[in-house]
Amino acid sequence: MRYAQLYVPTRREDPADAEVVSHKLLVRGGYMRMLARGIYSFLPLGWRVLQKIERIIREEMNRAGAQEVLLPSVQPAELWEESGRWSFYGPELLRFKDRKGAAFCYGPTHEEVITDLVRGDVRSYKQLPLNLYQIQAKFRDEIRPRAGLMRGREFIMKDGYSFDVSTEAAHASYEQMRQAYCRTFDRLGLRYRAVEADTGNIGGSLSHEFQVLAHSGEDWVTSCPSCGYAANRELTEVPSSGAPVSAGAEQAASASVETPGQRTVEEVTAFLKVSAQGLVKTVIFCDEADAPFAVLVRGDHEVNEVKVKNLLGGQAVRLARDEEVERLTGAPVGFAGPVGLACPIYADQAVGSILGFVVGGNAKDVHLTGVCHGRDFAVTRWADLRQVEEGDACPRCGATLEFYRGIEVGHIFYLGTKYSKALGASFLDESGASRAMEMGCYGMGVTRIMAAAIEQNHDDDGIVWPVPIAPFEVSLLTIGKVDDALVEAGQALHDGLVERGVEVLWDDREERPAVKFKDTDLVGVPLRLTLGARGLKEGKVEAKWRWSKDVEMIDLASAPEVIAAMILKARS
RNA sequence: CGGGGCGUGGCGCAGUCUGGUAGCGCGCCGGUUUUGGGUACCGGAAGUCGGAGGUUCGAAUCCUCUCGCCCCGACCA
Repeated sequence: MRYAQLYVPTRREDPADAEVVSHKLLVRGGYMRMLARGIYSFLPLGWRVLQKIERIIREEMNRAGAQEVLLPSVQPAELWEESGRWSFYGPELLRFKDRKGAAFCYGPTHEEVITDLVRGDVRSYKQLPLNLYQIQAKFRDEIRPRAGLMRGREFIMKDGYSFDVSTEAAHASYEQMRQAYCRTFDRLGLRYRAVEADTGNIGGSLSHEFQVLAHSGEDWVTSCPSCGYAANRELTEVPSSGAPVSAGAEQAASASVETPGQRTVEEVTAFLKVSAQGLVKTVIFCDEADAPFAVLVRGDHEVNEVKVKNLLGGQAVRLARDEEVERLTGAPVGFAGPVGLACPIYADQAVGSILGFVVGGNAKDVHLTGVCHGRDFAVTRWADLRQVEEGDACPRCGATLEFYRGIEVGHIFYLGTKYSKALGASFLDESGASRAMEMGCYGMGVTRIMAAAIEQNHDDDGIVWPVPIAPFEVSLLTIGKVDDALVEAGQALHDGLVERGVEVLWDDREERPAVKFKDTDLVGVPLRLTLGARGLKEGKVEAKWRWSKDVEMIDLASAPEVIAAMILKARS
């Protein structure tokens, strides 16, 4: 491909509306342009990268036994009413009406459509298992799209769904997909972790996220260097600290102390001259029915809301509002405590191993010291409810966990029969009994992968693409005075590489060398070939990898073979 | 939706407080020059100052309304 013929409008300056590096570089490098917030056009370079990502995904999905389909983006409301999600999904679902006034939505995900498809044609256990996927633009009217492709409203996603006869078979399908995902991200050339994850809104009970490691990631993941345990931070278990100790007769009775204006853990511990480990935080939440309850964690720990939610059977929980706290405790926020509190009290296990601690007094400017659980108040349930912290041990093997920032590029779920039951997707088993299909669903964000790859692979000069997803593998710069000899040599090298299946972008423009160097660095092509008058005289072409400082001089005569071999090696 | 910021040639910005003939850099077009890290010079094209309404002799600038974009919080591939 000749650069002069390619539509690559690069820019010198960062776009004013971009904050994150992938957004800036995708715009500057001529990969994409914004049409509306969270909605982007992909230019030739961007589309090439996306197609490369898609090809790898397709190959791995097909290899794992999944079959590609294409489902409609526009979906009738009735189907969503059947699953119960028409009212549940909220304003994120883009809804509209056709000319007859019938309600439709633009698909944010396709559980309904795929289940509807399968229920119509699959009747027998002999037709299962079935694993179908598609790659397509989704639309989610996000509250706050941001960071370019990292959270767009329209985005390209690979979504897949499996249908099985039993839980065991569904788990096998799930495992197959988990492995296919690992192979996919390996091939994409990304550093990532597959981590245990919360199942969120989609439901189900088994789930992994695939997190590309990058400093700019929004998620925290933990990973054990010793046994391989890895989880989203919000799901990372804290090792059990044993049964709660109980207060003996020697324990001094609790006492009330004046703590005027001291609300936070820092203020109270400093005021009373106790350590944060000697204080217990009482955090008031409300459940789905707006009924309040208290969560107790040690002063130096943080409550993990996901763990609290899961303790209550997965129902939505929220922090109580100030007036709700005041109504329950009879005191302003900052003085809540478990003693005499008329609501369920859930305590983190770490609270069980301390006695004689400080808590709020449920009265303005009052705290209690020397408080003991069991004696001074009853704990409704003990559980692991706190957030893991750096330095915490692996829940499986006890080694110290590592913490990383991650970008979620894939998420797989075991769904069970949630959708098959709601939509009546059933089959007849060997005994002739009708049973609901066991489902799994598997998402992968194609456009987000492109952004995440850049977040992970860039420098001050631009993008540094992993070879498997680079828009071109080689950029050939012919520099110096444009004359017949140079053009001829450039053409020969270009053609020789193309014949050998190498993707070459030949910068044949009449530009100064510096301009070409800047552009190829910005665009991020992995291997740069520089052919100038000097080299031409000596019969050499210079080769340099984008991520390296070293240059190599290659004989022009053998250059096509040598360079094709270099690229072949770099592809895997 | 709440809080903060911003809309001025294609891009990045100044001008707005204190109303008075629309400016700079980059890019673009023509020419000369230069040719290993965005070269230099000359000449040129290009803007209803986001939109609507108002105040005024006069509005990019003041007032009202409105649309769009970015950042911070509740979401997720």
